[in-house]
Amino acid sequence: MNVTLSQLKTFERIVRLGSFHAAARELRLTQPSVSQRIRELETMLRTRLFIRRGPRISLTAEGHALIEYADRLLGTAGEMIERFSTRDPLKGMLRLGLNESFALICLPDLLRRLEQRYPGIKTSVFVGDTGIVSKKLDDQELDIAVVSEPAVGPHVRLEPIGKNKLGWFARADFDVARGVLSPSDLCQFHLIVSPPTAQLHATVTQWFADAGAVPLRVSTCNSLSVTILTILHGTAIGLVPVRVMQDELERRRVRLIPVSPEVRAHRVSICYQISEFGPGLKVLVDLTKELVAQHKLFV
DNA sequence: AAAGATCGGTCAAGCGATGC
DNA sequence: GCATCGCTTGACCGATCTTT
Repeated sequence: MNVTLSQLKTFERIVRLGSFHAAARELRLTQPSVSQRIRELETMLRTRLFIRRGPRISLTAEGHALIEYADRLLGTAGEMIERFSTRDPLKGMLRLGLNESFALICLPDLLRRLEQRYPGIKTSVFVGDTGIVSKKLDDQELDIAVVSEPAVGPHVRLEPIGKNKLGWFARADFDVARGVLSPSDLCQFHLIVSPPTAQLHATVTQWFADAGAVPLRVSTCNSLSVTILTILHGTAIGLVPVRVMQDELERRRVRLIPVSPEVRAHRVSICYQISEFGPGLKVLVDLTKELVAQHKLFV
């Protein structure tokens, strides 16, 4: 036997209303049924939940402890029911998948605005590259995602929101007298790029291949923040989204290396499960677009 | 008198065995 | 693999008992 939600609901009603009879009336049961549910709960938990003094009852210490668990579990159950009855992810745990550019620039603002509009909303944020976020979308492990050029099934809708411009960056003391660099020129330096699961990796590999160039030393890093740190330390030259480096450029801590040909920009889309699209998700899609425009994240 | 506990009965869901 | 049958178990009820 397991503890059931109906037992916890009964327990919670007795605590709130103060008697077995009142709980029975509200739950549309008979008093013996209520007594039986509590007896089963006490048997399973191997404890007494109420002190019975004739017609008066009071909670034991264990009963006080259980009411907190009961409230949490019943709250979660209620949330789950609302989430699935309304098909609205904003009524439960919202599962967000984001590329790092969006996460670094817009996420705090997005969470703040969601909190204002939906107080108490819970979010699970996954930050990752195209390959990983695409798979999670495909496996229905995410409700909505902002991702570059995803490969997803027909159950996921894509709404293009702009292009993520990419640039090669080096520490500020990099010798600018070199002028515009070709892929072959860049091959001489230690380079740092995203790992193979990322769209950026495929793009940079193609960029070198088109020029018939083979880089001598390429490191990969799945974290954009750490890649930026590596560039700031002068350890390597990195290919990262230009918008993400804007602050460092303005503070003259990094230098954008002019290259020819330019690295192809990535098309970024908002993606979501079609089955879950409704008013709630539409608000989120609009809000995401608004933030992207406001922060001039993509061109 | 009021409220919780116990008893014995009914009903429906679950589960294993069996047949197709 | 699926449908059917019969047994078991759990959920519930009304009547009644016990306690304060």
